[in-house]
Amino acid sequence: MSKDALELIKRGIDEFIGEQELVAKLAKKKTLIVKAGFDPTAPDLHLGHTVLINKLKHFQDLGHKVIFLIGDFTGMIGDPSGKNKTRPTLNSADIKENAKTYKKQIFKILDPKKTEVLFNSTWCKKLGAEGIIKLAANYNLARMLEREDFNTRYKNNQSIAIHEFLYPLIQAYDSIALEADIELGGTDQKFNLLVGREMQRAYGQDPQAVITVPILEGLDGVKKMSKSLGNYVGIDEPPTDMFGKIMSISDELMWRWFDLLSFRSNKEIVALKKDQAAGKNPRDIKILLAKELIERFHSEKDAQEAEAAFINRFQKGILPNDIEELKMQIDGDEIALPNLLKDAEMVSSTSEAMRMIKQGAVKIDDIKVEDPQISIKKSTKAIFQVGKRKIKKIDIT
RNA sequence: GGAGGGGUUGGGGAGCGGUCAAACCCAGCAGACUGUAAAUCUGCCGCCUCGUGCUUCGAAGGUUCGAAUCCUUCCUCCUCCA
Repeated sequence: MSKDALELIKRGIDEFIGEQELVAKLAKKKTLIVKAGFDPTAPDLHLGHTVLINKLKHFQDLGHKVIFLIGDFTGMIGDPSGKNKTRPTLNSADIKENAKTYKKQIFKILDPKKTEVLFNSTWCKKLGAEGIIKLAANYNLARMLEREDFNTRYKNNQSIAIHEFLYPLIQAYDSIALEADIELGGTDQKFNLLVGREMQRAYGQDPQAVITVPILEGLDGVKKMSKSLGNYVGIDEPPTDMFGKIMSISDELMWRWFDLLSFRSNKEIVALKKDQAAGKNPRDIKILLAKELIERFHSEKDAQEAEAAFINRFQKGILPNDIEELKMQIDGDEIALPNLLKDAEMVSSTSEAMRMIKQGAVKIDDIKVEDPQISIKKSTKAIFQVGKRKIKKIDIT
């Protein structure tokens, strides 16, 4: 691996364990097996996932073999972290479906020809009870309790189910089965990745190198990006939604996202920071980030259109021209506005609609509604707005 | 197996017979200000037919003029002892 290559690999990562061994190995072996595991239950990839996937891409570009591993075996067993909600057990049809969705999404970044998508049930099913016991014999409780979350739970007398100890071991077994040379994961995965190293040693293999990548903060700038927290930008989202979401992040978070998500060189990013310090509106720098990401997941044209729509909508205050149109049939001659808004799914209840109107958030054809009791007559066709974001053209018949 | 402590509106957490749709904090939403940024300020934050309306405080019964608050049973979570 050349110096440049090594620098690319190390950019934006959190930790690189076993770097020396890996460099030495490269002298003998040209193609590395690079592995990263994914949960079979969450096929909706968001920008947070792409930090890791981008890193896989780097390896791929350097000619190494990337294995995108779907943890369907563990997925079939159920929830590892005991977070009270039992995850639905996935059947093989679901898993196949999820895998398809994964592929569709990851191939926006990775090269399909150089990527192998595998399922760990392939080898884990063959393991059997005997294999699992044999596997478990190679690790011990004291080491297991070094993991922070196990440790605190143990100290606090909180329950730890035995099978939770099995997950790191099975993940390690994946590395053994694949003879992985390197495994990538988020910083929260560090322990599991390290177990992989030790277990490979126990099975007579060279231990894998481990690279951890930082966890990306979500739209709120504090919590990690996740679907369940709703603070994510999905890579499959429409360009305008992406644009809007990215523009809404704080200036501080913008730089974090530049570091972790942008493909711009460090030099360019430093230059942008200087621009801001020199008085350039951070909004315009944020636009660059939004466009870059939309180009990556959609196209250059989409990025430009999204930008134009954004500027028209929010800088010039022009209503967008692609407003969702809705035809609604009503029974009588008129319908109360709160009911209309609820039926049009612009608010979740008539109570909420009442509140919105009272707070001056509702507009009809750009005119603020003052009276919460008004009714809308049949055969009205108008543009209804609730707040800044929800706009629908409704045709009442 | 025994002893004890909990389950309250998205999360945390008050309330322990009426003044409770239920304090307070967080999250969220809307408005103002802006760069649809952050920060800040204001308001909202169960449902509807918007009224001295209706349904909520793990579930079901009961006591009472009146129950989130008391009693009974059940479900469930946790702690300690074995």
